[in-house]
Amino acid sequence: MSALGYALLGLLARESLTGYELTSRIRERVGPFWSTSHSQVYPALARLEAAGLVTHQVVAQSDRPNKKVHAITAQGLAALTRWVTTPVAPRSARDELVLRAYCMWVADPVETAALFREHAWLHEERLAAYERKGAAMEREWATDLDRIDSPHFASYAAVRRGIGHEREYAAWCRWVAARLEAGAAASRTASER
Amino acid sequence: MSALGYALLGLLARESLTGYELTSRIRERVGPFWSTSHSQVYPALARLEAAGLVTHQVVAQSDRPNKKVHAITAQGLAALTRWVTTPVAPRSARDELVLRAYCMWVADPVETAALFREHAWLHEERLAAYERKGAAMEREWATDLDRIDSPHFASYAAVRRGIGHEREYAAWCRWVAARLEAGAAASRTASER
DNA sequence: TAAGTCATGTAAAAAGTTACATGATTCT
DNA sequence: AGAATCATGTAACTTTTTACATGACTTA
Repeated sequence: MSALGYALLGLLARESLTGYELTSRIRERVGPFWSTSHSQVYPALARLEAAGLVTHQVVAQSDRPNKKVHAITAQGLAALTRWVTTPVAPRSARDELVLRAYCMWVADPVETAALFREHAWLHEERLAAYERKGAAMEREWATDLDRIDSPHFASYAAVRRGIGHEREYAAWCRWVAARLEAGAAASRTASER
Repeated sequence: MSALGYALLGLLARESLTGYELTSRIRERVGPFWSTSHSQVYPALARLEAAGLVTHQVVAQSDRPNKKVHAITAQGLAALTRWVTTPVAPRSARDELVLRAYCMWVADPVETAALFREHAWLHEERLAAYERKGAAMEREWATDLDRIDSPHFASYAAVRRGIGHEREYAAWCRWVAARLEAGAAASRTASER
């Protein structure tokens, strides 16, 4: 069973959903830590169903196409529970921007600084979104956030990770950009003299 | 051209290397931000060579198997330079631990806390290693670290990212573990009463 | 003597992305 | 009239991982 399978089970443990909804939930809820496309979700759901971890019910709709609502089974919940405490294979993230940073000495500093400023801005935006989400959770789910068996606590933990990650990432982008800008300014002054 | 191709060009822009060395360099230098295996490196090198971005020379060795030392070409350096300032497609990281956090409400809190303590420790170790590396760079390459056209500056930037990432990640793991431990203790007290 | 390093490859399987395919409703 | 949302799938392609394959030298 792939990680995607467990991601789907994790979402279905909270509520029954269609393939379409699962695809958008992954983008919205765990977006920066997992991603997928619907073309991967539909076959994965079929595999989960074949393994008896998920069932589905067709819900007829008059105005929209019929939908298949998927629900987790007792077996599926048991598999998910086992998986959570299973050792995590430490696969490294693939971050193309860090890769570019490692190679930036060959490129134009002004253009490179612009790239990093752009990403600083992007991650500041994401940080603000996470902070709003976190604040809303603290307001709405105050009592639940201490209950470790509540999905609200788990959601809040993921958001906290998002906040920390985006804050650190944006700061790093700003640091790189500032260094490049200072260096570019220094070499301009030197050539003018 | 894939990101892996540029990662290899980025390493070859600094020094000529064999496929074996490239594989280990990726692990050592950009480990947590990119990873690959030798089985991906050798075909990738062949493709780079077919595209004229890399050349190689066979170096005979008496005590060890002969090696193919790969060097970047002028064309390869030009391609790398263009790539650095190219917009980065914002692919999301795939972090199984965050996924587990999102699902932890279904699992045993004591076991889950142990998992997060283990990862806190792992990232603290990595943080310490990055901090040592960063300090060594500041000592040895002091003057170069301001030169934006120096590979030392680029290496230092990657290490700074590593430090920030590991520090934040370890703190998050500790936060999750502490919450789970507090929650588990509270529910134990409640059941004893 | 067993494990680790140096050294280069191929093959198969799994995971992920992008494109193809269809079709109704709703909003701008 | 065009774009977005809801809704489900398949096909082709790329990327990544894991396993197969070999072999000498060095260190514990």
